[in-house]
Amino acid sequence: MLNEAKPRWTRRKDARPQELLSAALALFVEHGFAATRLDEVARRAGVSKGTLYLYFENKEELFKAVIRATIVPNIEQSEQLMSSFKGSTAELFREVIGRWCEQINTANMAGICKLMFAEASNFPELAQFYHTEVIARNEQMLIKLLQRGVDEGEFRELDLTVMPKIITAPIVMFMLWCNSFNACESHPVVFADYVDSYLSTMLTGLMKNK
Amino acid sequence: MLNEAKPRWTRRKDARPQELLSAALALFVEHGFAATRLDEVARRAGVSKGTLYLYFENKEELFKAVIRATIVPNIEQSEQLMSSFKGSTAELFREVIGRWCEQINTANMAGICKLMFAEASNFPELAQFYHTEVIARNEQMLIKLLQRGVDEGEFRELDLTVMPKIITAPIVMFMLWCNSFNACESHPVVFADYVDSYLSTMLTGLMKNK
Amino acid sequence: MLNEAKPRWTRRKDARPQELLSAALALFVEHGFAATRLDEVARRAGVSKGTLYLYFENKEELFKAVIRATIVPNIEQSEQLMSSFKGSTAELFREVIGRWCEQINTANMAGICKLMFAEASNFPELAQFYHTEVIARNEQMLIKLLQRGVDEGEFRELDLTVMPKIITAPIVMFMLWCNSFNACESHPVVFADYVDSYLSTMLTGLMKNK
Amino acid sequence: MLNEAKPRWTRRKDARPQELLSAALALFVEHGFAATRLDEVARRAGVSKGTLYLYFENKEELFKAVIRATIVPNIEQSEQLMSSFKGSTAELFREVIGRWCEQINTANMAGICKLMFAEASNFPELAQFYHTEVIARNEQMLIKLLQRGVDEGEFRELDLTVMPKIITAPIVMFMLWCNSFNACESHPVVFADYVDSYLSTMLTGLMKNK
DNA sequence: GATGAATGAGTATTCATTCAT
DNA sequence: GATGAATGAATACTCATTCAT
Repeated sequence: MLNEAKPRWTRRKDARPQELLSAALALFVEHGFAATRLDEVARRAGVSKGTLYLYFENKEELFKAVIRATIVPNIEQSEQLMSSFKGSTAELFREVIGRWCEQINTANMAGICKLMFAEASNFPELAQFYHTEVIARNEQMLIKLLQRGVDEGEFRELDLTVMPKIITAPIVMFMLWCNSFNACESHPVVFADYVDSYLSTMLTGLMKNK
Repeated sequence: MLNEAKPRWTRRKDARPQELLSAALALFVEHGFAATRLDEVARRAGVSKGTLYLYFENKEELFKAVIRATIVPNIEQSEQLMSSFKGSTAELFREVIGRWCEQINTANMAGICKLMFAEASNFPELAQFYHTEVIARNEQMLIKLLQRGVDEGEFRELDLTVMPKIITAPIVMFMLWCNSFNACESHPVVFADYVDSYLSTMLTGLMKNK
Repeated sequence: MLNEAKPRWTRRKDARPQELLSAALALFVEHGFAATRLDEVARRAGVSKGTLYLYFENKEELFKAVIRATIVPNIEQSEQLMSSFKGSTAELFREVIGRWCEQINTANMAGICKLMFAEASNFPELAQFYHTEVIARNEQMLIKLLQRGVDEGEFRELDLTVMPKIITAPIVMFMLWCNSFNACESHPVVFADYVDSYLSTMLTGLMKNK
Repeated sequence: MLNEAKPRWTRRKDARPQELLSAALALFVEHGFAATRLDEVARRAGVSKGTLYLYFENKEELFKAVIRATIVPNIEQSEQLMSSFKGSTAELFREVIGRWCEQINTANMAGICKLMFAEASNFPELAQFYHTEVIARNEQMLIKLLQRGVDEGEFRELDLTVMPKIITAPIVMFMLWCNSFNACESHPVVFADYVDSYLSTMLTGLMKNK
């Protein structure tokens, strides 16, 4: 029919913010904050530049929104697991790490993580937000987990002020790795093998020698 | 004679490049590549903007020069240590890590490291350079070290394709930490405690259970 | 009957244009043409931005409509006064000026006046319109008035090509003053005193010395 | 010769600011603050857009600089005349106005004046500056002048709180006129005639009736 | 070598205008 | 009629880079 020509734009009020956030996330992760052009964010989301400003006050607010929208939903899962788990602490540890690894693929956790480390010094306010909402909560959870292992005689005595960071490091590093040097490797790391070795080494290091 | 008075600027022209690199390093670390203004680099080095271009073709070349100049001097030390060390592998491991930690403070290793992770995707060529010259060489050395431990019956059987990354992660993470979230903590980590716990946990995890 | 309930909006559609013009007038006077945002005009009139375009083709047409709508009603009054007045010309002069002063408060004459002077060079077509419909007519009337004074021996010989402007100036200046520098004065002018001094000085200047 | 080709730019550090101010003045007067594009200011001054920002922080600062540079030099002249004049106050009055009229042509006083009235409400800070530096000083001077006339029995009793504005109005109006409606007139006003009638009417209005 | 004035392409942001609902 | 989401041209401002001195 004659009037099949596609309209110049269509009303998408509800879907728009999410589409914009996805586009922005991808580009922020790829290029960093400063090098990401709003032009391109808009183009990737299939809208005009002006439309961005209907939903986000400016580039910085867009950045914050991206971080918030992507992080927050993924925090509580681990906390719930912690409080309900029956079984040995070693098994719980394997379970927590396992869940976490899943999020790397599904939620672009790796991308956000890299982004936050790269831009933290430029956005102190946002760094604080991330630290409070993600890092600190995560460490609290790990402290409880380790304490449980110690209390039940499974783990050695541990310095709980530093152990959460030490334990977490290999996983976080892997996330950063994905967005930085993985492409440089002739034989990229097999994640499953990496996690296996990590778990066995780390648990051996934590557990009481019998 | 009259003109014995010292010239208005004796500026050893040999020192210039190094002063520029130092200023640039500090600013790149603080703000990232894109957000660092050459104006400010020049000002901090006490020269005019134009002078920068006498020494570096453009901003990107300056960035590369910064990375190269800061990295290269710090690699070979560990390699030499490896080949000459007499003693148990555990002791060697402690020694290697100890040396490494010193460099964090002296050579702004932490800053470069953060910079490389943040900008690797924007500078693939440089990421490759860093990977070859630093990461890969370092991993080679760690592989030798671990192999030595395994061969002498000190360490368990290990997957040498992934263990270097796992072992290194807590130290690298600490370097990144310094430039990103450390300021967010009410009680910043005590590095010495961190390294102690790291070494004991990691070595316990590596060593054969007797 | 069921549908007797009053409709959600009875909004006399005839009132709309006037509401829009009022809102626009206020904002144009306050910010000038360029700095007035249609968004704000719409908001102040309590309608959506799109609605503006149902009534006015574009910003420029809106501006023109504002000027026309506000000016036209206020011109003829003085003309009628002129042709019917019995009494001395000095009294007539006082009467004309008095009426004019009333309009300053009632019809935002001051606002329009400032607006016209500020934007005349950007809207030559409109300046022409204003000149023909307001300024020239007003001067014609003043010429008749002055001529009457001269003819009856009340006023001195006068150069009627320039006197209307000279006579009008203090009143027009006052109107501009209200929208520009009045706020800067520690003791704002008392209008009544201003008009008194103006009338006595000006009439003394016009009248034949006996 | 071969290298006669004109350079891409030449160093003009000293002349530049004045050239930029001239270009900006002309355009601000013609189009008002908001409608003046910095692109065009730069083009008219024969420089690039960026050069503007070497000399003025932003558009607003440029505007302020234009006003200051043009006004300030023209204020003191009248003040000096006042304090040194020997002769009747009527003659002094004619002299002051005469000097003022000269500035209209030489210094684009008319342009600035229109500009200030048009933008005063958008730039309260600047309006205050203009009020203090120009308007108030001018009124002070006129108050002294009128007082002198009264004291010496030349002028009638006058309300000195309003007379300066009334006296000034026709001259200021003329300045505004030049930039707004003069082009609309079929027979533009002859300034000399205008001033003659103004002086004789106003002086007659001021002087004591004998 | 060293300078810093000048450049101009590039980018975030605004806002008058359109049009599907 | 009325809406407000979407548009995109326009513009202030930045900053890497050049080059006459």
